[in-house]
Amino acid sequence: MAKRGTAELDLDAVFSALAHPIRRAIIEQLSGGDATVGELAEPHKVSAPAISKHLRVLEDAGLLRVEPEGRVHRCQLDAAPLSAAFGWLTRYRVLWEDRFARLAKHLEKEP
Amino acid sequence: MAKRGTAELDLDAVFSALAHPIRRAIIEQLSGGDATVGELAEPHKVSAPAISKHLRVLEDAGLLRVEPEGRVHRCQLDAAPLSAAFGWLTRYRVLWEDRFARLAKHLEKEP
DNA sequence: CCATCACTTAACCAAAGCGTTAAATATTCC
DNA sequence: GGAATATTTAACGCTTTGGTTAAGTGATGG
Repeated sequence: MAKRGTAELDLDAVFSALAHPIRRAIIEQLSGGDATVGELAEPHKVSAPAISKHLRVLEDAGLLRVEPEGRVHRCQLDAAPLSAAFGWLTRYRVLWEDRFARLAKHLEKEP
Repeated sequence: MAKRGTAELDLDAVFSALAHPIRRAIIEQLSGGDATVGELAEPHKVSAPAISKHLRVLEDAGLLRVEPEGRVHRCQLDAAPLSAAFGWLTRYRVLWEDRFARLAKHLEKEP
């Protein structure tokens, strides 16, 4: 069985990885297929080391795998950790979607 | 229409609000109904000001509304901003769920 | 009135986040 | 070998985050 606490840490890492627009853009780009670090850097007007750090954050969150291929590093998205974030949000989906949620909230106040 | 860029900022704020376990726990607790600041603080072993700051982060992300009621402050979850995060993740859902995604990735490499 | 309760604000600190430039590393090409 | 390319690491600076304690504010109750 999964060790207790691991999921928590995953969520911390995944949600904070998603909290930066450049990293979301990188995920977006990689969802269209693998890319090199240079290709991932090109759309953004920050330095190469900055991109390198963003990639490291994504890697640490388990969202990215990097494999050197000659002098290029090929990056592959691993979307699996996103499912943890998605799963967490799903628990509360009813709160913004379901009209019954609003009814429940209403009833709370008038028991 | 919505101003360009607003959604981006929302996502930044929402995802980083979700990146801390105490804030996720607060959302979880509030999903069961409104609570006072004290009630929200009780399960956690940090100081009151620390909780106050977490609440501010949630408020800034639009996830929380606070209304003074006598000497207590009643907190109400507003889950709506979560839908933005959910929506973003949904775009990539196929990447971890659908077996066709793996097929597509495979085909990419052998055109 | 005054003490207590519920919170927030202020001031501070250590650590992390995000960017930079300069230097190091590794690979390819001539 | 040596220049050029692709990328990372190192070192720095600035801002934000997440926590603390101490002080401030405002409502409640004796």
